[in-house]
Amino acid sequence: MTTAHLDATFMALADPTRRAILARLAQGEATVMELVAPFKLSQPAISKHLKILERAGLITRGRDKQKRPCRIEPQPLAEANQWLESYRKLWEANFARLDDLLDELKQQKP
Amino acid sequence: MTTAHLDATFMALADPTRRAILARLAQGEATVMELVAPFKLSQPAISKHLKILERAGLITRGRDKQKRPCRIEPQPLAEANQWLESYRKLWEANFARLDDLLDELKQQKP
DNA sequence: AGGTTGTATAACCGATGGGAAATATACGAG
DNA sequence: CTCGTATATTTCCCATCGGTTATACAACCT
Repeated sequence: MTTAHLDATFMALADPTRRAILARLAQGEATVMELVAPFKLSQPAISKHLKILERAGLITRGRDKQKRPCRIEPQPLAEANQWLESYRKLWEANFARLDDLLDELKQQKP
Repeated sequence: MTTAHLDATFMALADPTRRAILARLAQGEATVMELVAPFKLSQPAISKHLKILERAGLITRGRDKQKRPCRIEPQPLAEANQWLESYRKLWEANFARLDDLLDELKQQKP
């Protein structure tokens, strides 16, 4: 995964409206108007969010008559998840080492 | 984890410089100047990034004489990870169901 | 063809991000 | 006290975000 790709993915996730859209899409495809409904936002506002999600590859859009149904694309999420996971493990390993060190120090001077 | 907290965390992760800083800090504490060194950026630029990371709770800073060593705080990362993970699982479950459906359809009409 | 619904685009606005440069502050060394 | 180092803060710039309203485009239905 390129750095730019991670940029776009995390940036797309950094907005509550977009995370809510993703949560909604987790239950299945939805049209733009169906996504507009639950929010107090205008349709263009939602379309903008969808474009950002699309740019990050988090969703793709089909064509059904004049509707453009959105669906989730799980791969970029998996990649972001992988990045987070690997660093989390690394950090936790570091903290474990730190804990070990502290334990050692405590034992040396009780 | 509050929505605002997730906002700040993902926003902080959406910049390659900040991710690089986190990667550097994964190897242990570092001062501001040590973090400035590997980049072509000015010191104030790095200080800004550190402030954003601090705001998201991803790092904390100590005090050692006139230095302000930065260290990683793993908890918010774990929380972001948890959010991603849960949605990823949900989406993958959805895709699995879709796959099952497709398999079923294939078997019906071979 | 004309009207309606679904979606996208444009133009605009205020807030914020990411950067540079300059300056201020805080601390330690001599 | 002064100098140098480490860091923070201020000021300024430009680009982008997130929202609005108004408008255009596209596809369906009479």
